[in-house]
Amino acid sequence: MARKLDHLIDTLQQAETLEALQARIIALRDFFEVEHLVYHSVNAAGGQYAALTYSDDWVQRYIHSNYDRIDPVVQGAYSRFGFVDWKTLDWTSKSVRAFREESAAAGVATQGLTLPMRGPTGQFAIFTVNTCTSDAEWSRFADRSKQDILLVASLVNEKALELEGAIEAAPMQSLSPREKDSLTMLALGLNRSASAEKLGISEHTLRVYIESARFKLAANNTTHAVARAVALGLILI
Amino acid sequence: MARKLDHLIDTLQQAETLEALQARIIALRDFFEVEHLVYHSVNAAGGQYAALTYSDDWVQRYIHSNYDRIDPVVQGAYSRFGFVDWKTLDWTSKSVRAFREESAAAGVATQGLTLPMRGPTGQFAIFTVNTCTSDAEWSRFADRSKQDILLVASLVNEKALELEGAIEAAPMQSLSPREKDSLTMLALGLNRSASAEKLGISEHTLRVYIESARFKLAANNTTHAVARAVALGLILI
DNA sequence: GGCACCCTCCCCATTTTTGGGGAGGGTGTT
DNA sequence: AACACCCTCCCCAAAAATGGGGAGGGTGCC
Repeated sequence: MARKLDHLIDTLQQAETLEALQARIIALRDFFEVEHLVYHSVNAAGGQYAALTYSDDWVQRYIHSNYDRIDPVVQGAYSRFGFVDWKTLDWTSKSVRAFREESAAAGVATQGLTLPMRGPTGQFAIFTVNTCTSDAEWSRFADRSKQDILLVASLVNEKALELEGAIEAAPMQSLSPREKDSLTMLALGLNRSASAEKLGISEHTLRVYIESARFKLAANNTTHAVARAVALGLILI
Repeated sequence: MARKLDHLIDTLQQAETLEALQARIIALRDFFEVEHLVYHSVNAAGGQYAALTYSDDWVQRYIHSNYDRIDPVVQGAYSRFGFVDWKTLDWTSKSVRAFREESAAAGVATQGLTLPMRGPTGQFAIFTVNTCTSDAEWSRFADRSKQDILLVASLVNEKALELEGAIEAAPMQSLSPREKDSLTMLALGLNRSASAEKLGISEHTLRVYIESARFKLAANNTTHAVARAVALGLILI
């Protein structure tokens, strides 16, 4: 068993194309003996990549209908640390129930475990294991497999980012300390005069920082700049 | 060997206090047979927690001098995916060389492997293994131990966040769809009139959404509301 | 020593945002 | 059916942000 996984990991690390990665995902699904395996990554620029075993039809409908906006798995994984068991998510609202029914009809099973992963500049990915066993069996499976899933998910993420060239492409517009300070004050809800006072500089000076930060972040206005800085993890609030 | 690690992981998961976590870090350092092990976490509120084996003196000096601003390990880990070998970092600049000399004097070894980990709302943590072996030996160690380090780092991070209460602290106000839409448009850099046009509603109506979102988020102004919504993961940009 | 980048300060007119009010119809839950 | 919440529209005056300009001193890197 452990041998088999090691071998799969080896072949995973040797993948040279995104297509090959897709094939590895299928092999891994078979190894874990589950219904579906999903890797889905969104980078800072909004580009997406997925390697998964759902039907093409469902994927198309999902994208087309912007289901990521209501999918509790995505919402939950996005706002949590570590593994998310689908059981712990809120499936009660009407639109979510409709979504779940539609996904079930498309072959998505009921038991799921999703691991969120994050990179610099807002890169975000999830790795999901999906199956249809009983609660008791699922619980045993989850306990037993979390370590393996963590390992596999990390390797898939690393490989996908490598193949996407995302690792090299980390120019990371860096803001100067004062620019960060200024955006942070604004992000905390202070207006310009209060921010300037708190930083001990004139409001005019503050504006220079905001302007240069706005320029670096290619933002249209202050709110845009703050939103980007927060999303990119450049400032913490 | 594997047995020993499993046992350490068990005791790690049973830790009930941050002090106990510190003790586990020391035990793990001994297990890995390295000089130092460092876990350092910064949460969204700017609060910090560390469990590490560096000398108190060095930690104090590090904090007091804001060395995180020049430490290439922190900077490198912050802007990369996955493991960072200290060899691959840039140690050439003047201030960095001075920093490295000072750290070496404080007992920090030369070989290092650092794993960045990220959570929602900008939470960021690093887990570092530090030792002083030869390049060849270090390379073997790194290859052999990466999987274990990944596992341990994830568990330490999870435990630290649990003990800090960061996981519970997800009160997560819910915004109505239109409120989210409105904030999203603003976060994307559109002004009110453009946002309203894009959403197909009047600017007045848009304002109502922004106001109610602002109220729900306890935000002082629009920028604050957008920053909070992004940081809380309520809107994706 | 020169270059790049950061920090700090200032002005003006125009555009945008904000605060706080009111009002009607729709939908989902209990 | 009642209640809560959501969606939509509108007015006005005051406050804040924006666009784009210029200028000097400091620090670190090649």
